Amino acid sequence: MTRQRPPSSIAVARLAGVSQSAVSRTFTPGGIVSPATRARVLAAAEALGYRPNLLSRSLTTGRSGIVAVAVGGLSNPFHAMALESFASGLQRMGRQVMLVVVADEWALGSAVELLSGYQVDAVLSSLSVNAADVADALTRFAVPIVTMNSSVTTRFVRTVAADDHGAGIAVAKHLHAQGARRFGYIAGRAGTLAQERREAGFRQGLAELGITQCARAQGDHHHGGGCAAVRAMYGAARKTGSATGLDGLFCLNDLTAMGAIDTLRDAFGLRCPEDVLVAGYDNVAASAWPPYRLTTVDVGLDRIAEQAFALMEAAEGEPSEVLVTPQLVLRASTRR
Amino acid sequence: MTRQRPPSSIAVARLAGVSQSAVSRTFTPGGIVSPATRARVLAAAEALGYRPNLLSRSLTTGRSGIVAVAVGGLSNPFHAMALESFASGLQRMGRQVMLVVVADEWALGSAVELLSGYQVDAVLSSLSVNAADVADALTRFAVPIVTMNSSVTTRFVRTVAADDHGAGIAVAKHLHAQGARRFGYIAGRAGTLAQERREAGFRQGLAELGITQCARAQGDHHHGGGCAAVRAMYGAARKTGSATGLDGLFCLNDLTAMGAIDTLRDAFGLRCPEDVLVAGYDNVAASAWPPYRLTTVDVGLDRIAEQAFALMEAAEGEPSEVLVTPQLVLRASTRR
DNA sequence: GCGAATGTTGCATAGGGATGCAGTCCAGCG
DNA sequence: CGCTGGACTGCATCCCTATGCAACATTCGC
Repeated sequence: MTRQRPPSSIAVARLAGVSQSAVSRTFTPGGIVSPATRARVLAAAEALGYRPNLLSRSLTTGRSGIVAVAVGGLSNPFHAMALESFASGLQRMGRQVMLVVVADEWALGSAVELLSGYQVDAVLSSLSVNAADVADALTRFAVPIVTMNSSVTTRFVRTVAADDHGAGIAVAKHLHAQGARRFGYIAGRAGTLAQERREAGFRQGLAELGITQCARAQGDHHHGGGCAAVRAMYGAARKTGSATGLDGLFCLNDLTAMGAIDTLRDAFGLRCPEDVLVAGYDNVAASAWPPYRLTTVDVGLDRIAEQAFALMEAAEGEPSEVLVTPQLVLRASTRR
Repeated sequence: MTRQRPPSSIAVARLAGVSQSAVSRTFTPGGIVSPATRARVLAAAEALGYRPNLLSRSLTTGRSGIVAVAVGGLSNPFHAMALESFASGLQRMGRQVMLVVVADEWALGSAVELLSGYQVDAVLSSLSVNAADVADALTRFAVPIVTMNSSVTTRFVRTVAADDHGAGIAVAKHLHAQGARRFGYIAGRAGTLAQERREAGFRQGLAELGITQCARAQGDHHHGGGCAAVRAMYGAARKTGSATGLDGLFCLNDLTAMGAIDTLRDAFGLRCPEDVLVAGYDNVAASAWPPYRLTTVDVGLDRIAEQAFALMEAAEGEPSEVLVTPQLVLRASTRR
């Protein structure tokens, strides 16, 4: 029941009346063959529909040309964008992309275990690695793993991080400059480091402005989480009769911010930016749409991808961490 | 400079004091080994960090376990969702996913050429194949290719199609039932068959209601295209002084519909659904958000994925086309 | 015209693993 | 106790391509 095997270099050689090595050489970049032989081989290959078996090739060369990309759920357009950046960049470099959808950094471990069986040359992950034992486990596979925003790195586990902390500070100052005075942060799942850094930066920025109060609620990285968080934050305030609610909201990401804006309007009659300033993070396509015009932070995925490519090809000695500076994108959601 | 090679089955065999075949059999599902030998092999493998080289394995078995997925740009969340459905399903089946981002069906041809070198077991494509010569070219690679909504199929080019035509009819009748009387369709790029079928269905549905007029403008499959199309449609009407504009709009997809709704409101002061009923297609996550609450069509990606998996494993004799019935999702954008 | 340098070619083998076949060992049975 | 069958095991090959090396042909230089 084994599928019909495609023609091999031997078949081509036989048809062209040359040796198998001649066939191999005509298809190996830099291989030395006379023009006459090359022509005969190519003709025979064409006739048989021959294509070199790349798996076999990588068996001898030791490099598969395959790079694995691990992402954490494509329903979040940010991950989709990250994947697209990685994939199109790698394709341009002539490498193949093996995709793995992964739940968390532990799942990343077992995914890499499997992938290492496919001899992938490197792994790019939009998830971060923050547990030391995970990093250790990953290091054993001896394949370069480039992650985003990891707090732990090793010889093989490298990371390209956006300056989330700095971006958080910038957002705080911007919201304050636009007139916000009572602040809140909508967080993501505990343990997702990038957004924890955003919060820390945000709070530090506020502190530098002499503000120590900052409300907090937890979302889920999606639109619905923003809705629920706003309900929790503002619903409580309403019950206690506190008239003036929060007027400056920073959300761990754009989806959350859009949920927040929608719920502020529909459930509390609060308009953005008139009543509350809202900022997000990621610069997802929808954040520019009219109902939101969301001020947000753009991490520059193409630059990140570039750095990731450099890191995955870096030698073991070189530094395994790169920091990129994200860009504040100002829109109407924070404009008074 | 060739990377340090990982341990081979021979190294494990040496350490365990058994033959290479014993190692192979230990790691081959269904391989016959005594418990004692298996234990010694596993211990040795563990000690060396051995993992079978899956590329080599596929060399002998003739099956790589790799399925290629070709998608056309992940900035459209629909493609991202399709990819996620395919990828997670394949992962569950224990197959690896090789990802290719492709511009159009011709690019699909060269992509498959490359992929066939990697001995992929099948190709799943969210693009459709409508040119006969492309289908022929693809057929030559003798690898099953499952596409979405193709008009041409061959032994190897199969397709799972949603009943776009039927969905178009249903949308027409629904809009009419909700009170719309003057209709318009916002189209996508010419040559993208699925949306052309939606339009045809929509027009047929209108015809069955005795309506032959249907305005038309062209979008670009994204939010901006919906904006531009509405500007074209309503701006022209405004100039000619025609008071009553279109009041029932069907858009090739959700992104377009959301752009349309935004521009109707912001540029023309028309509210949805009070002044214009708008329906989209795809049931993207954002279509459920409060500013839109968009009536749309859900093609049921998980069902499509399932059918695609069946098709990719189908024998040559079996039918190479499957039709799934999409579902109308009613929301406030068409509710009077 | 002859030796040498140059350019090609094929042979043989490696790379990691799967598997048909023949042989080994032991338990169970008569 | 001898024999048969079953359970394993190892040997030898094969899968397909890349490549070092030796053999060969050709042309160049003197």
